[in-house]
Amino acid sequence: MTIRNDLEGMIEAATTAAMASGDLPQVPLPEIVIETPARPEHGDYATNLPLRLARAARANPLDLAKTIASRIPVTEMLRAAEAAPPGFVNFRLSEPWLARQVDAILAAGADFGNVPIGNGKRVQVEFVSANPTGPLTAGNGRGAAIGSVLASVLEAAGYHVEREYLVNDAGTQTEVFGRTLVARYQQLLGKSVEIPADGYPGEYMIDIAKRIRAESGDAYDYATIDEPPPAMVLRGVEMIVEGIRADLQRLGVHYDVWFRERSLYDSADGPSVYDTAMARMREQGFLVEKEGALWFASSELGEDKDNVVIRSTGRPTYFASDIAYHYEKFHTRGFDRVLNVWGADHQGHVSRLKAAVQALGVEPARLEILIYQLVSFRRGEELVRLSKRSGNIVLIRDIVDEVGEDAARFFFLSRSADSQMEFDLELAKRQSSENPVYYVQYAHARIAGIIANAGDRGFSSEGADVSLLSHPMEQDLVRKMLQLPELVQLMAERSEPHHLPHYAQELATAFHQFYTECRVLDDEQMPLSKARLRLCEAARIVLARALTLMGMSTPDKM
RNA sequence: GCGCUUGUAGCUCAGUGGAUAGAGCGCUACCCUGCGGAGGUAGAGGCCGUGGGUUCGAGUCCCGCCAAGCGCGCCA
Repeated sequence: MTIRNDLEGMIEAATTAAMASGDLPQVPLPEIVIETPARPEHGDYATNLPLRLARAARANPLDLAKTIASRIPVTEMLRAAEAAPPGFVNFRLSEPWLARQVDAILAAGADFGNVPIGNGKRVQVEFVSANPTGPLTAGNGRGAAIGSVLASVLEAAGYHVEREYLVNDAGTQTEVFGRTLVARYQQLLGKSVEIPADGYPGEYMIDIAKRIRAESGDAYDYATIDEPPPAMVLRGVEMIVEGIRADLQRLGVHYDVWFRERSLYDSADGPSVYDTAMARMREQGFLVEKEGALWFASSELGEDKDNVVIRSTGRPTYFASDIAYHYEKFHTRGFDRVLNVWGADHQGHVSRLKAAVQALGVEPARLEILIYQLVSFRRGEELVRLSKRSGNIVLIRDIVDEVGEDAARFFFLSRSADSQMEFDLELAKRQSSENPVYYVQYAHARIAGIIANAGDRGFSSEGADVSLLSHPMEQDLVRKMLQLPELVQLMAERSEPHHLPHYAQELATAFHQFYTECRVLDDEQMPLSKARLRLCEAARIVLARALTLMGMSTPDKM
């Protein structure tokens, strides 16, 4: 239960009671919005409910505010509720209560920040899912950071989360990959075979060919570009996937499931998922034949056009795979909620997939597709092109090498998914020692240092009386710490992980300010030292939680 | 041409329809005879792209325009 939720309940109770007693006109209750005022004199929280009620109630908003405020009880938590012009009710938290929350945070420990809004519902977060035709580019890093943190946030919000990577090992790109692989392989054998015009020119393909040659001897010497041996192609894909997995691991990203697109077509144990999904679409009358191809009649569901699912060649499109894949997610595995994190280049695919899911009998709201805008990279003035086909690509491992995994994650995370971001590699490298990530981690190291120092000097928080924590800096630090659960809720509800880095910075600032103003270890003031030491312990827990949610390390020394 | 997203300080970006628009970097001036100075304090710097509209109230919502990124039936 967050403070906001408590206040919301109190406001609603006060308002409805006032209406019942005739102190307020009986009008429909608008949504109760609780904001955090920008100015301290406006309290810790505020609601604009009186302003929202004024029109319907045909009353002066300030009068409404006074009526509501007078019915808000003072509690252990709440020191005062005050009406303020033009029609706010401002809430002030009780200082003793704030101080006591230090013990509450310590009791919660690593669970502090959790909110029980997910009710154990099963949500799948699918992210990155880049084609296994080459190493991950720097641009994939944004999806990796957003997806993995969103997954952590949803877990903290009480969902049962599964992280998934879709390995596209069945489509056209895989075929092109296979032909390129055979070409490189034959080149190793001294044959003058050109890689296909639409193939993958990167040097890594030569390495893959070499490794296959090394582990398979001459088994594939017969291979031709026209008919790449399936086992060889699969092995090549496997090697690429291993590389992708390693790159993601270096970024601190882990998955529960690596799902093979190919498995959708597996009919060894009865009808394939693909066949089942297509049959379902057909039964519902959403598949129509025209121009020699099979189309999903998405225009019947409000889309501006139909989409091909089976080409005139008889091969299914990627869209068909995706339909089958989402049938599998919802019907076979039964996720309550599915969250796909996609780059903006897939934007055009969003609404037709939602339509397809609807055609499969799934409420479209259960599928959320989070689009993040693409990242452009430059080195100083020079723009860097990002394409697996271009020679001049930046890989995610290059980024990690240059700025470190923590800084890379923090940087990718701190922009909202909607905003295009520009990543200047030179700048990132040059400023790395002054990157906000170090500011935040330094705060954690500083706390750890104090706590270690306390142990060495015989200080202990044992038997601390946290009610001594009445200094404004102490109180502000606690206030900031208490925002984490609310932030987790907000991020889970809106799928906006980018608030976390900003929060972490604010929390670090609150600690640094406290540290500057308040000496923790003081032989002359033992009781206060104990209380402040305990405050440090709580601050460490909250800062560590914020860092951990972001997938960053929590250094004790730097 | 159509669709999605974006335009806020010199730069990179936050900002739940509310009260005097914020942070980091950069710039200027300060603060260590005390626990980690990778820190703290203060300051300069804004017609929130632009023109209308809705509203008691708009950086935030709606419409037009300008600009940028991405996409636009059998690539993924």
